[in-house]
Amino acid sequence: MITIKEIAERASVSRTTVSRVLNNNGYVSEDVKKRVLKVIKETGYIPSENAKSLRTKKTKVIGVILPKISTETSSRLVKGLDEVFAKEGYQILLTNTNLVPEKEIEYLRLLKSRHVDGIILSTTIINQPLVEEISQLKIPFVTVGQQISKISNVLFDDYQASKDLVNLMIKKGYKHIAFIGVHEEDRSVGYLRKAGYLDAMKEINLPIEDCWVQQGIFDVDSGYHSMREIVKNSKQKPDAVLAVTDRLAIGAMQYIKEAGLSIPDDIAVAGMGASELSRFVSPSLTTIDFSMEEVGLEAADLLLDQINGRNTHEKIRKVEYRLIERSSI
Amino acid sequence: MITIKEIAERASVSRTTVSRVLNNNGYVSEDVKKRVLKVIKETGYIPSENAKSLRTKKTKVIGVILPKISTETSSRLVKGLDEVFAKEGYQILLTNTNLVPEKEIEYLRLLKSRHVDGIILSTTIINQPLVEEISQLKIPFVTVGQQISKISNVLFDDYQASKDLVNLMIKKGYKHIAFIGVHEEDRSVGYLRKAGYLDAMKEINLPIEDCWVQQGIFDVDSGYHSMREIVKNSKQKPDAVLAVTDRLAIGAMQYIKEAGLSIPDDIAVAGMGASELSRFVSPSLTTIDFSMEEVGLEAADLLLDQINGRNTHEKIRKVEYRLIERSSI
DNA sequence: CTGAAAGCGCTTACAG
DNA sequence: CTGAAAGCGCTTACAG
Repeated sequence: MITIKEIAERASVSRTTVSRVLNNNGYVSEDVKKRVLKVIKETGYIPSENAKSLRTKKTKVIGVILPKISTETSSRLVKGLDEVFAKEGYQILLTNTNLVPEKEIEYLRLLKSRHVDGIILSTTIINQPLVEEISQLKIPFVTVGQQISKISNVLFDDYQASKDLVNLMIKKGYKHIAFIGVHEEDRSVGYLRKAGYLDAMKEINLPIEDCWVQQGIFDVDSGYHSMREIVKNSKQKPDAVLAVTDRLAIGAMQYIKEAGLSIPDDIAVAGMGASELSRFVSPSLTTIDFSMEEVGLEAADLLLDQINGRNTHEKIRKVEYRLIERSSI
Repeated sequence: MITIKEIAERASVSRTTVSRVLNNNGYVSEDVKKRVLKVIKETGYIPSENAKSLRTKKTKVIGVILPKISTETSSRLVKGLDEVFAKEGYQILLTNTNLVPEKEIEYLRLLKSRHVDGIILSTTIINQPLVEEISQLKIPFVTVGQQISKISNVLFDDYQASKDLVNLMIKKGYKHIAFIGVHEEDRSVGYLRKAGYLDAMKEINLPIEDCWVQQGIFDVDSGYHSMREIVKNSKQKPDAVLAVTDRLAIGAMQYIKEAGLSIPDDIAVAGMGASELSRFVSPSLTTIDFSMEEVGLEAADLLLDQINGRNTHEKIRKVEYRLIERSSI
C-alpha cells in the first residue's frame, strides 16, 4: 500500500508538508502544493483513516446498536441517522443484538474499543447492568425509544398516543374496547401504552373484562392468537380492539375476518406504528405514525451536539406523533 | 484513556507481555498471566482496535454499500450479512448511496481509506467508471444482485423467474398478459425480467400490444399509473399483468380495484420480491420469493473465502428463488 | 518465559 | 513557508 512517506519522497518534500496539503491547513506555497497534489493524483493515494484516527482521536464513525436489524422500525431509524451523519462525514457502524440483552453490553465495549465518536442505542428492555455500563462509558451517547435517566433520549409519548387512540374509539361510540399489548418489561411499548389504554378507559368509567387485555409478542401470529382469546373467552364481546403494534393489529384483523365478523362494523381495530402494511391491508388500518425517521434525525442531532461539545444539557427530546385515521375504525 | 502501557506498569511487566496475554499467544507464565488479567479487570481496560489494526492490517470491519437504506430488500440483505459476519467477529460499516451513482465510487474510496477487510456492493446500475474503480481496488469484494464480470457475484436468475411467472399465467389460461417493468439500465430487474416476459410470450406466439408493456419506477404509485395506461390505451384488454416488483403490482391492483374490475377474474396480477405486503394485501399476491437474506448469507460466505484466501476462483453463486402462488392469479 | 526496540501511517508542536 | 522528531497504542521479530 502506498503511504504518505512515498508521496513525500516522490514530491521531494517532507511528510509534514504532504500532511498539510492533505488537510489543507498550515502554510504551504502554491508551487509545492501543486507538486504534491499531482503526485497524489498520479498514484491514487488514499490516506489511512486508521493511522489518522490514532493520532487525532477522532474516527468519524458512529456506532449504532439495534435490537433487530431487519424491521421497519430499525431501517427507518437508520435512514434518519444516516441522513444527518453522512452529511457531516460520519459513517455508521452497525451492530445487532437480536434481542439478546448481554449483546448490548458486549457491543458497547466493542464500539468503545473501536473508538467510535458516538453511540446510538435502540433497545427494548433497560436493565441495571446496561445502565451502569453506559454511565461509565464516557462516549457521546443517545438512546432512542426508551427513557434512561441522566442520559440523552429521543422519545415518543407512548402513553398519550395510546390514550388518543382509545379516546378516538370512545368518541366514535365504541364502549367495549379490548387491548393487545406486549410484555411490560418493554417500558415504552409494553408498559406505557397499556397504561394509556387503562387510564383512558378508567377516566370515563368504561369497564374492562380481564380477558380483554392480552399480552402478545411482536408478530402477526401473536395478534391472531390474542384476538382469538379475546373473542372466545369474553362474556361481553368487545366492539373494538387496540393493539400496540400494527403487526399485532393485523393478526387480530385476520382472526376477526376468519371468524366471519366484519371490520369495523362488528369489531373496530387500531394499531400503532404506521407500518407500510397498515396502508395496504384491508380495511386500511387506523394507527399512530411515530416517524422513526425523525427520531433518527433528532438523535443524530443530539449526538452531534454532544460530540461538538455544545448544548450538552439537553437530555430529552420528544418527537411528535400523528394519528392516522383510516377505515378500520 | 487507559492504554497498554499503563497496564504494563501496574502489573510490573512489559507491554510485550501484556500484549501476549491479551492475544493469548506466545509463552507467558501462569503467574504473570494472572497478575496481568487482574489489572485488566480492575481497570476495565479495553485495547484499541485502531492501534491494533494499524499494526496488523486487519480491521475486522466489512464495508457495505447500499443503494437505499430503508427498503425491505436492503434490510433483509443486511440481516443475512450480519448473521455470518457477526459470528466471525466482523462488524458492518454501512454506507448508503441513495441511488446517486457517483456516491458509489466515493464510498468505495472511503471504505478503502478505512481499511475495511472486505466490501459488499449492492447496486442497481453498473457503469464503466464503477467497474474500473472496483478492479483497481485490491480489497476482497462481492457484488450482489447485479452481474459484473470478473468479480464475485451473488445473483438470482431474474430472467427465468420472470418467465416462470408468465408460464404460470399461461398454464392458467391467461393469454393477454401485460407487463410493468423498470428502466433497462437496471440489468437484473429492468432488462432481464423484461426479457423473460418477452421470451415466454414469444415461445407460444402470444401477441403483445405495445401499450401492454409499461415502464415505471420503484414505487406503488408508478404501478398504479402504469396499469391505468395499460387499461386505457389497449384495444384488447389484458387479462393478466406481471409487475417486476411487488410494489408495482400492488399499485396495479389499486387501479384495477378502483376501475371496478375484479382480481383475478378480470385481471390477474403477479409481482416479484415476496415483500411482506404481498402476503397481506387483498387478494394476496402471487410473487417470487428471492430470499435476499440468503443472498446476504452467500455473499458473506464468498467474501470470507476471499479474505481467508481460499476458494478464490469461484465467481458466481446463484441463489434459488421460489414461486409463491396466491389468490391474485 | 520475558523485554527492548522498531514500526504500522499518520499529525502536530516546535524550530528555523 | 518547510522539515525533523516525537508520539498515538498497539504487535512482532529478535535477543537473551
